[in-house]
Amino acid sequence: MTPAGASNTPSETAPAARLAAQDWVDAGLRVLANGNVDDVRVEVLARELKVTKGSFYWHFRNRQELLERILDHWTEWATIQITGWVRSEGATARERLEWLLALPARSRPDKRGADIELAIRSWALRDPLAAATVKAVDTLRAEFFRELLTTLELDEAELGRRVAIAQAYMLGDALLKTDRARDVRIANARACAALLVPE
Amino acid sequence: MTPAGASNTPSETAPAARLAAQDWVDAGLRVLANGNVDDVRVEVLARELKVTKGSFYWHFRNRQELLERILDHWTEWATIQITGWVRSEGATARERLEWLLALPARSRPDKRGADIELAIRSWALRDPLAAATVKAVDTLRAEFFRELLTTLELDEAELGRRVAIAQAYMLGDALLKTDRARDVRIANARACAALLVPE
DNA sequence: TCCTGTCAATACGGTGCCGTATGGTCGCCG
DNA sequence: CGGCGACCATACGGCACCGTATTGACAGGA
Repeated sequence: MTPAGASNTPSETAPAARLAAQDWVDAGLRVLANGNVDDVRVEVLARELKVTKGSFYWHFRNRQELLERILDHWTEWATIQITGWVRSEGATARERLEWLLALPARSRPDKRGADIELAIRSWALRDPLAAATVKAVDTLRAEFFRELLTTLELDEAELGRRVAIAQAYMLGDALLKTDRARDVRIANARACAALLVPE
Repeated sequence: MTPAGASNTPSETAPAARLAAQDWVDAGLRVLANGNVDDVRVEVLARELKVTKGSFYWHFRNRQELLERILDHWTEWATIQITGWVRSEGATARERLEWLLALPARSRPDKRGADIELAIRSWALRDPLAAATVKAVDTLRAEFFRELLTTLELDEAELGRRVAIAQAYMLGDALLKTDRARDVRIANARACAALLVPE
């Protein structure tokens, strides 16, 4: 995934003798996770990476190019990996749905997946490219839910409704800010899966 | 709701001879709805309101004070109004839940309720005050869902789960970017309500 | 060893915004 | 009609950032 010659992994905030473009993307995602797209500024990232922006403008044409790379990277993370992952599990539809709906609750807090997702969705309010990215991701995820639920024998309309409910639940649970404990949220996901695929 | 002496309503982007503090709050919410909190800058709002920032700094101590007023205003909008509203309806729990879950789908597109909600949640990634506001709103909404579902005879754990599912569904549906038609989304809400309060 | 390509530091002009200071205009009330 | 208070305009200093230009450091191959 990293570009050419990435035998080293500079590991976060280390001095990191030499940087690759991916290091700037990662730093951008870190900043994005506790703020918004306006916080990912090249001089800020440069300070965080302990270099100056002279480095940045060697790796990227301008700030916009970094932002586009960030969107690309997130698209990959938000779709391909997850779908391939769960699809490979050999389990019932109910079990796979439970697992999927509980993903936000299970994810390590330091991964910041929900925060990045939130920041990018907010970004999409302004930027057409971000909006297209979010829309593509949502559409792909819906197709995946549909594939997962299609093993049940449901008419088309009912299938569409359950897909929508599952997807909305997953997104809403990821973004909610109540302080439900981790295992409570996992139990909620199980309950939601039970409602959606009964018996 | 508007402060003293609000006999006139300058109505959006009109020249608006004289402004009240609330006009700045409204302008801030408009800008917030197609961007993020970093877009609500006093000189930008001043241009939009066709005045200079000399006006702003008469109504507010600084930008931070405006932001706090925006959060207050949104809190009121996002909780008190809705709860009082639906609570006054005389209908079954199922009907009231249907109505509530369909609110995001029904809302006028020009109201931008979902966009503002998204922008504020993103804002909460950085600002502790915004985070506290969102958390308070989510907690209040959860209590309201609980009150609504408490007419059913469920044990405490199951009640909590259905509250969480309803709330997550509602938030997720509001924020999703698939292009489901309006009436499809309403039907989805009905289906979700049917799953949550059966019979 | 020198040379070339890769990556980074430094310095600069330009822009947009914050907050302050100070003055201007208008309505209203005595 | 004079003055006071509410509301707004203008002008300024300061800061943070973008993007460019130029130079510097350092490695590996010829």
